[in-house]
Amino acid sequence: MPAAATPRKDEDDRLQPVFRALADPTRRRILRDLAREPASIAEVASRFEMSRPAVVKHLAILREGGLIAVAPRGRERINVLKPDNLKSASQWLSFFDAFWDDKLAKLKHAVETDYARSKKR
Amino acid sequence: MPAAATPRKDEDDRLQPVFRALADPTRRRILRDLAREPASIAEVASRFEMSRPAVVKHLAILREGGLIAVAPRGRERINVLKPDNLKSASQWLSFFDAFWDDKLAKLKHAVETDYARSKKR
DNA sequence: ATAACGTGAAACCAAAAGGTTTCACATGCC
DNA sequence: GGCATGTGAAACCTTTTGGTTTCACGTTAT
Repeated sequence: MPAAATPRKDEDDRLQPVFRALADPTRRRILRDLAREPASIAEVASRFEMSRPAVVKHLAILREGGLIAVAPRGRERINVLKPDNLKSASQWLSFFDAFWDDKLAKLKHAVETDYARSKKR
Repeated sequence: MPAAATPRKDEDDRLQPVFRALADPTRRRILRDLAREPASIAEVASRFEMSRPAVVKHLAILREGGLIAVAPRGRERINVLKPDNLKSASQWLSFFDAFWDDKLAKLKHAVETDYARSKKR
C-alpha cells in the first residue's frame, strides 16, 4: 500500500471555501434539503426560523463554495445542489483513509509505549 | 440503489465540532503533518509563522473535534492524529454520493429545461 | 540550585461570522 | 395600472475567530 500523496497547498486553497461552507449547521441542512429537490430562496428560507436575509447569506456562501448553482425562473431563483466540490472535500478526507486502518494502531501504540520514552534529541 | 438515509439532526450536532475544526487551513495542515508522525506542541508550532499560543489554540479546537489526542511525555505534550471523526465527516459527505452520478444529471436537466416553467403552485 | 525549555493561561485586539431590520426594485397576476 | 410576491442590498449589532504579547509554572539538564 503506497503512501497516499500529501495534499498540496494550492489544492487546499481551492478547498477552503468548500470547508468554510460546510462549517455551519444551517448550511449543511440546506445542502441536505437541496439534495432532495431544488428550491427557491423563499422555499429554503421558509424551513428555518431565521430571517430570509440570513438564509440568503448562507446561500451566498454555499455559492462561493461552488456547492450550489442558481437558476432564475421568472421572479424566483432556484437553488440546485452542485455536488462536485463535495466530492473534492470527500477526496481530501480520503487522504486519511490509510490511517484509519493501517497506521492508526501503530501510532497509538507508539505513543502509548515506546514513543513515550524514546526520541531524545 | 436505495436512497441513502438522510442524516439526522443529532448526528449533525455531533459532527459540528469536526467540521468546525476542518474549516481552518492551519488546522488542516496540522492534521496532515500529524498524519506523518506525532509531534509535540513546540514541534508543530515550529512549522508555522504564527506564534506558539496561536497554534496551541488550533490544537485545542482539533482536540474539541476529537481529531487529535494528546499524550504527555515528560514536559512535552505529544499530539497524535485520531482519525475516527474524520471518518465520520467522510461518511456524512458520502450521503451525497448518490447525487454525484444518479440524480445530478436529472436535477441539472430539470432546472435547465422543464423545471423552469413547471411547478406552479 | 539554577538555568533553560515546554507548556498553560490570561488580557487584549481586529476582523469575520451570523444575525437583524429596513428599503428599493423587478416580476407576475388581477 | 396596481398590488402582492420574490429578491437584492445596505446599515447595523453582537459574538466568535484568529491572532498577539506577557507572565507564571512544572520539568529537565548542568
